[in-house]
Amino acid sequence: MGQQDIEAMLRFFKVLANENRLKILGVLADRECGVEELAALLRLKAPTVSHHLDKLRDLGFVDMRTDGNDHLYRLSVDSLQEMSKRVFSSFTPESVVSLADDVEYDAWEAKVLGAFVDGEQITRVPAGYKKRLVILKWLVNYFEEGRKYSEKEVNEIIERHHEDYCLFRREFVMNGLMERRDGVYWRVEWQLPDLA
Amino acid sequence: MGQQDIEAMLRFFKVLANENRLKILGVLADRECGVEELAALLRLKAPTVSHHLDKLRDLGFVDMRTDGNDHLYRLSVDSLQEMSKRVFSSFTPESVVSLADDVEYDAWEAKVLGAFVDGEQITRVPAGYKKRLVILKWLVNYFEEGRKYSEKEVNEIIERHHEDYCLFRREFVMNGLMERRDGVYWRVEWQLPDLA
DNA sequence: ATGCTAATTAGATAGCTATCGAACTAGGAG
DNA sequence: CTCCTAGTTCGATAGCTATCTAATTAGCAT
Repeated sequence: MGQQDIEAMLRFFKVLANENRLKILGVLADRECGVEELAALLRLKAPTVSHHLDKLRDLGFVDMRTDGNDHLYRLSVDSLQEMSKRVFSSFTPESVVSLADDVEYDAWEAKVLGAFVDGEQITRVPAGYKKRLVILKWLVNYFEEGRKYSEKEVNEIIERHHEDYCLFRREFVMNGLMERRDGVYWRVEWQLPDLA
Repeated sequence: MGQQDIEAMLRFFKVLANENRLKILGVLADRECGVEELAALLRLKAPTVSHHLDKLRDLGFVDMRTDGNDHLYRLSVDSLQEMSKRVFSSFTPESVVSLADDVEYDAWEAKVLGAFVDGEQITRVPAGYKKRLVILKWLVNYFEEGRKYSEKEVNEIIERHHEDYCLFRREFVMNGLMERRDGVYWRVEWQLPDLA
């Protein structure tokens, strides 16, 4: 899956993303043809057609048999159908996700942190919701999971990273990264909020 | 079908024949994203991503909702599946033929005739089987269907177009364009020989 | 062998497309 | 109202791909 998946899919689409190659498939679906014949039908020169046939043959979409001087090409319906089926069955929601297997999902958060955090210090507070959440998730890591903190302790820890402990304490609770009862705070396992 | 068919298919494949666009689909299948976020994940600049999203949106593969300043994109699974299904179902042998709907199937024969026939005269006899057949099919049209010809008449008609009437008379019979019994010749409805 | 025909390979060019920086637009936030 | 942020649009550039001509290979027929 993943890396290999996307490469195969990419080759598949690239080969089919050309008008003349599609036409060649169309002609060959009807009858076996030589290169010059195809060239005449598509009003191209032989080398061009040869080049296209190369690509089609690489993926196994066409077969070739040699008859005297002629190289007679024909459509390989099986390969075409088999491969298309495989590709298109990868278009279920779950499989599409795997197209992004090799993207580093941290890159975004890293960039945001780089922009708003310097070492241990929060230098600026991002305006946008998504970015602020990144900062909060970074900051909340300075609290142990499962442990209870008094409000004074919370303020103290936050203040090591940004002077406005009130803001962040409030944001923690509002965004569901911490809970509070009777003046006691604790970390909460965060999960994506439902955006309805 | 045909002309319209191939254009739709082409647009479909062209949009999907790009690594970064596939990755975008992959990411969006997992979560809603803004442009800058995608840019960071794919290590591209925002304008590039915007450009890709344009193309994906043209085909309806992604939806956009605007939230404050952010444009949040998400995968449109339905469109993707619906469209793939349509394309995929065009890969039956019969449908593939229609990809060549707008190729002029006469082009090849016209070219061969142009190369070996000058006006009414056959100037040269092509060596290859396929080309010779084109000439024969052209020549046989000088004989009426359903009528019987004596060998002398056959020779006479052929000779108006090429001196070697023996050759062509023989070829006619060998290739099944004419039949002969008791010294009488007649045209036969020609059909593609079975190449086993 | 020699020449002819069809196909492929190599090399060059033109056209398209992905990418980027810069300028522009539009929505909040102070 | 002004600034700031996120997105889009514009213009330029670099890289890829389709196409062609010329040169090469392979098979057939003379």
